[in-house]
Amino acid sequence: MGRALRADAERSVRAILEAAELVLAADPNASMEQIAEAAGVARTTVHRRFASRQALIEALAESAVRQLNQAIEDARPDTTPPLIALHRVTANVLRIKGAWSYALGRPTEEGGGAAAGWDQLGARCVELLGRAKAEGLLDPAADLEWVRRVYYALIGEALHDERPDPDPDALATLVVDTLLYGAGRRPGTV
Amino acid sequence: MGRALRADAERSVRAILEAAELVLAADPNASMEQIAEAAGVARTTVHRRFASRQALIEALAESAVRQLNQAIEDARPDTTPPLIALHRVTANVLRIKGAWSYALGRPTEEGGGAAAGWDQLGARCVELLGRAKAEGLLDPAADLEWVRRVYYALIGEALHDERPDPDPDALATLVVDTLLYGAGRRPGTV
DNA sequence: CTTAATTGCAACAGCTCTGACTCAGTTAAC
DNA sequence: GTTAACTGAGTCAGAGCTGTTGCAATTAAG
Repeated sequence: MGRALRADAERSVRAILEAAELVLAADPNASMEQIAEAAGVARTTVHRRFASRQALIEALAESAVRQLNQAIEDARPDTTPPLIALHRVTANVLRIKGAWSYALGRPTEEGGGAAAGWDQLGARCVELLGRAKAEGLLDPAADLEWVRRVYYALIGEALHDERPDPDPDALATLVVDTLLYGAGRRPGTV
Repeated sequence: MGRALRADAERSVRAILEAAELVLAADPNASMEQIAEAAGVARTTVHRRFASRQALIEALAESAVRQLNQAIEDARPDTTPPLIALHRVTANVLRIKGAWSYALGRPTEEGGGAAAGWDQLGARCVELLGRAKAEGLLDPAADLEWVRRVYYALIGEALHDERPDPDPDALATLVVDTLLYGAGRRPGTV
């Protein structure tokens, strides 16, 4: 890293990242020009801050993954009963992932900082699931890696939900509920 | 449609479609040149058979959706108990979707023939799920649209599975099992 | 065998994007 | 208030992709 950016430059960077998310989510092949325009910035400025298109996208991914990890940390999943933790984490993740769906929906580059963030995230997730299994919340025979991927997929699906009632907590409940019990007839039902 | 193609021309079309799936799955921005090369054909031939890049992609999607519908029809889901039908359909769909993951993983154009295929497919799926619900396999309170999307998502996840044992039937069982019961402790368990 | 379709090759025009550079004007920082 | 960073605008060269055309050679179809 070079020295710290001046305040206005930092504002530009943030604006560009947010604009990139917005524009690229609508069209993954959008040009730097379109991104610059959406950011309210000249195209040259984008190139000044990000060496290349790829660099911009990687920075975008890294920023988003950092926020995602932060959102999970905020839920303090390690000091809470698994079921509660699952709900909280899910709600937080839904919030972040809704805002950065493009950045978080891309396969990340091998060596980048984003990849490390994903690894950390995956580890935390599996740890939480492991605790859930240990406390009898999950089937003792469950394959945690599979459960984790199903969990991710459910979150992704929940984001595409288009109900009139976009209550994040309700969505989180739906996700966790589906993850735990599926769509089959519930134990308590006649 | 114009008149029927000559035999060699038809072979070309098929080769191009298969090559397009292969190449575009690896890189959605691959050029027509790369597709032509993979198909063992000159670039001009590709343009002769498909007016534009977009036309090629739409044709690809339509072809894949047609195959997918065929695969479902082969499972005769309407004349079989829902649970069996679910397994069979899942296994068939996994087979097709594995071979055409790019073509089937794209948002389809509004008016195209692929869109109609998707609608038909969705309708069949909901019908099958409805029968499953009626026979007590699903929670009576289940939102079939949500279940359908979860089902799609699970199939997509199962395709990314990288176990040493890629037995399609086992994968289908995993999908259906997860859809019905989730990852939580099973009713029969202590 | 005769005909018409099909193909490969080569070349061309047109377009869009990228990334770099300069320079004058603006703005934060100290 | 002085300085250094930052920005917008304009320009430029280079590259890649698309879609088209003409022509000669090959190949399926009747």
